[in-house]
Amino acid sequence: MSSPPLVDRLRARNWRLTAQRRVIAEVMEGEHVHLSAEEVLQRARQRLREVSLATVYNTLNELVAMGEVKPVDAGSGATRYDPNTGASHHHLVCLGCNQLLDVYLDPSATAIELPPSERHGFRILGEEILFRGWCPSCSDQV
Amino acid sequence: MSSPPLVDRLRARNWRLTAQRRVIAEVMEGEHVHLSAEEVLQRARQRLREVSLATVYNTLNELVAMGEVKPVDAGSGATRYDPNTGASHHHLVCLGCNQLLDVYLDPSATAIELPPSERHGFRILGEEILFRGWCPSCSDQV
DNA sequence: GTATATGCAAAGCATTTGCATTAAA
DNA sequence: TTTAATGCAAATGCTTTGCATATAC
Repeated sequence: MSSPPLVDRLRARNWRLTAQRRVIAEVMEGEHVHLSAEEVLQRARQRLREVSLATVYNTLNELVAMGEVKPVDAGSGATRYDPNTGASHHHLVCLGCNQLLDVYLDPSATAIELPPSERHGFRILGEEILFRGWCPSCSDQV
Repeated sequence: MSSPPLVDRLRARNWRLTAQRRVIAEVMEGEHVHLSAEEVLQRARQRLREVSLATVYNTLNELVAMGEVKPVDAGSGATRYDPNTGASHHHLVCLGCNQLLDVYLDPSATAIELPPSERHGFRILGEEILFRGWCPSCSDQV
């Protein structure tokens, strides 16, 4: 059910494990993590002072290439990185404060397959659903 | 069924109609238009030499604010702008060449409502579905 | 005539890159 | 020892902004 920690999976891939990569991977551990590169940097620095933003980007890009992390682009601003690649889920974003939450749809209801007539000859690899709305506290302020 | 041309709808809103805004609106007329700001500029300039990129951005942002155009962020690079706000549809993007196509799902199958238990107290305004895959010609090249 | 749009050039962010230095294996 | 990662600073790409000028109404 639950997979081994990210750091262990990375070690198993023979990924060259530097101190920087280790702390970044530790920051990216978890189920509801949706951090921007800048936020990853801040948290990584709490564990290890010598981490640079360039290394955060390099590392996140590699994790994305490996399929260990998924970039989430909800418009407005910076890409956020989601380490939850196992369980199929989607996202809910607040139009006010931009916060990003995971949402889980009933897989039976989520038969969101593109009918062949709408595939335009593409080899479909996946789909992303983004719900937009106002979170409770932003709703109040409007 | 089909709404009046964009330019007419804008006039009806008492939108100050400059030459630049008119040509930009003309470029944004249509059902399967997914242009970036830069592309809008190029096409607008074919009709009117004195249009600047700043004006294109200003105008597109206003059209978005009015709800006449929807920004589509498919990752990698520039936002594209979609004037098809009437018919509910979704998007298919090629991982290779980045081309963006409209796809129409059967509305009955598209009962993609977020169950209350997954709404986190949000007032949901809408949802976007993005399918990713390889288009025929990019498939061949891999 | 007055409020508002335009265009330019500069500024702002997010992200990438080149290259000398450093560290993992 | 060799190969690859780091960090800095500069460069890039997209988008926004300030302000003087021009224009729709």
